Amino acid sequence: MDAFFASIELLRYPQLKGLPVVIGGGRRRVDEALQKASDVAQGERALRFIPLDEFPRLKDYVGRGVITTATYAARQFGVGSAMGMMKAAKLCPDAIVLPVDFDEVRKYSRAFKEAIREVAPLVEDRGVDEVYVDFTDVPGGQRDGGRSLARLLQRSILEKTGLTCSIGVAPNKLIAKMASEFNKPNGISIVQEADLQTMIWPLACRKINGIGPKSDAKLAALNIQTIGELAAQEIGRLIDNFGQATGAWMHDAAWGRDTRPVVTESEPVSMSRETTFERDLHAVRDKTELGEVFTRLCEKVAEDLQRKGYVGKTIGIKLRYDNFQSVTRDQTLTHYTADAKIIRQIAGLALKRVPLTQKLRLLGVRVGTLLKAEEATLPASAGATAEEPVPPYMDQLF
DNA sequence: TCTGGGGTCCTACATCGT
DNA sequence: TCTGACGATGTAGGACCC
Repeated sequence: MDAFFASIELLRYPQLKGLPVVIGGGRRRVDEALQKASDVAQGERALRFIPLDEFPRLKDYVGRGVITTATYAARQFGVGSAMGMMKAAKLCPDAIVLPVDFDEVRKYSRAFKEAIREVAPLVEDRGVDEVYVDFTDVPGGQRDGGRSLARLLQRSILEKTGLTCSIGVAPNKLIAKMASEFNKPNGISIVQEADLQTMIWPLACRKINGIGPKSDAKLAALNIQTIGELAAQEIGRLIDNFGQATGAWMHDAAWGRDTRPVVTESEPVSMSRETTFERDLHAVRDKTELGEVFTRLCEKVAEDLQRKGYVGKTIGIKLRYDNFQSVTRDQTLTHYTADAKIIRQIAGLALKRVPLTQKLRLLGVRVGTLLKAEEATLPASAGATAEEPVPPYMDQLF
């Protein structure tokens, strides 16, 4: 074996260890509940000022939202990430609800990744709390099956952030990710090629990164429950049921085959903003409110693009009806833009192509086909406003 | 009282030019 | 001139991930 990869998962908020705490829900809603108890501060920073028992309990939480994360003490009750607040409240009514402070999370995330890069520079970003690391050329990376380097990383992360993490070391990213789940929250797991049958095959197919609830249900219907059972399938049967690419990929995954490299740099493909309303809105009866939200979303996307130095030319909208059905509409321009007014204008046209008789619970705006701003030639009308005459390329749309 | 927000990637299908 | 194959591109939807 010549390469080692590690998947590292951060344990958030270890200072809450032992207490049933969930983090999530609507930021505003938690803050509102918090304001009733104290007007000192908002967000996670409030932890420093406000006693924990003054935060709302799950049973007192009213409204929409899902849980971002939960402490292990809360997970004992069956509460977990992505669970609706209402359902969680039934399982653990006395859990403390804290708001998410994304700025704080990003700060820790950066520190966590910097701590790793100082030791092992080839790092692939997989979100705020996960990375893949290529151990191959790190001095001592192969020692003790990778365990020495993993320990070093854990120590360094703890020193720089006060956070613990779990690490999986394996010959590729696929297995490393699974391995990192073995020994949570602060463990190290080494899985080698020879361990496939004993450590990986007994696991449920769902443990494969890329097999979600839909594929899992479909596999179950084919009487395939474990990764070992998946590996035993004729590849043709998987291709028949899941299509060429997915079928072949599943077969490879079950056999622990994964040749994807650790990718240290990537460009964003799209940027979007979306929001779920406090209550479902009707296109006609709530026209004003909807229009304001829509414009704000466009402005935010434009801000994001400008701040990060990108322009895009595919403008899209997404909406979710009260029955949770979603629809999207896209429109591609001939020129790139990052202008809020133009985005609003094109997104408005896209919105007109969608039936609006049913109530809406979510509205989103997306800009795709991105390009670095300095690489794009902007049209003369780049600064045009919605009130101004239609830009020249608009006549291509209708 | 279900089900966030920000992304990526894949698939299917329509359209268009060659 | 008509027809079909094929690739490129755009669009819509859906699965999945953190």
